[in-house]
Amino acid sequence: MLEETPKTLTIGRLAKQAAVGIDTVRFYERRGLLPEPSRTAAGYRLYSDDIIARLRFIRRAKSLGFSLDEIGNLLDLHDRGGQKSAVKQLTQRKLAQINAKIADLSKIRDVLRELESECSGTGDVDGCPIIETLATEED
Amino acid sequence: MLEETPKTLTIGRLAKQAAVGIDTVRFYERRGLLPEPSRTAAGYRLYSDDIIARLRFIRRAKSLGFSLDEIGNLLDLHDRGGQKSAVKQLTQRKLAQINAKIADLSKIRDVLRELESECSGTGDVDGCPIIETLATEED
DNA sequence: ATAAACCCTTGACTCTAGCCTTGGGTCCAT
DNA sequence: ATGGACCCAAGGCTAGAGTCAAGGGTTTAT
Repeated sequence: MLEETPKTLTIGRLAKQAAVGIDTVRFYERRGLLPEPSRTAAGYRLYSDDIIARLRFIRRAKSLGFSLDEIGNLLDLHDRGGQKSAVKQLTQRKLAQINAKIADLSKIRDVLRELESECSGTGDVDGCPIIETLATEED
Repeated sequence: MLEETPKTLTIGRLAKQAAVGIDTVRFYERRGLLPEPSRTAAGYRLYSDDIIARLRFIRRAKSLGFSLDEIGNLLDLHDRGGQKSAVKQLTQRKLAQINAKIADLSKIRDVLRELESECSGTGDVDGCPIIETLATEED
């Protein structure tokens, strides 16, 4: 019962805080990624501060290659987390997905590091195969 | 002078090996992500095996949240790597980007792990804040 | 008390990254 | 020598994720 966040943000302020567009906020609301906010008498949306973090999360998760649908799943885990055992399964699938992404990014990182330290001095390289890092065929 | 890859793949075989569509291959060629292949007398594209890895790289990098333009940059690093100092700068920017992604994914992973082990037994959670993992405002 | 700055909805538009269709030509197996 | 299975180019279509515009109400600073 620590539900006491003051609804004080208009959509414009919210959007600015989260570094997204106003239309994007309304779009996410339609997509179900944001809860329907309360409204003023005139119909203006009013948000509490914690929605800023939610929006930022969406923005960052998108940059990690998650679709809005996938992000919706993650948010559900957050919102209704741990209530069902189906959730546990989803959690595990998401975990596997995330671990795979981390592994792939780590490989790219290693090669870029090598490229940075070794390859940029001499001018002529031939052994910094970025591509080969991700050449395995597993889907 | 170890340039000796036999050009033997038609576009269909290539696409199948790399798990992408035929149209996608032609599309990537137009976008400059794939070199213009040699052709048979009849005009059929002919690829050497190493293009498979290049295509797979593109596919995986995409799933990590890179746009085709960004992937083009990475491929340039690979292809013309280390020739200019501008390349080094690009490498460093990409590295920072990749490290940030890894850090973000690691945070999500940690929370999901907690969610998996702790939160799904009791039924009622309240302390597995996935969102807060990425709540910092740095762009 | 009025203009600037903000908000509303609806619906059309854009961009990215492809996919599909049409109308052909080619290769190979029988 | 003919019917699939494959390839070509050109152009249109689609899904996902927004973005913009029109036409109108509201809030606020001057």
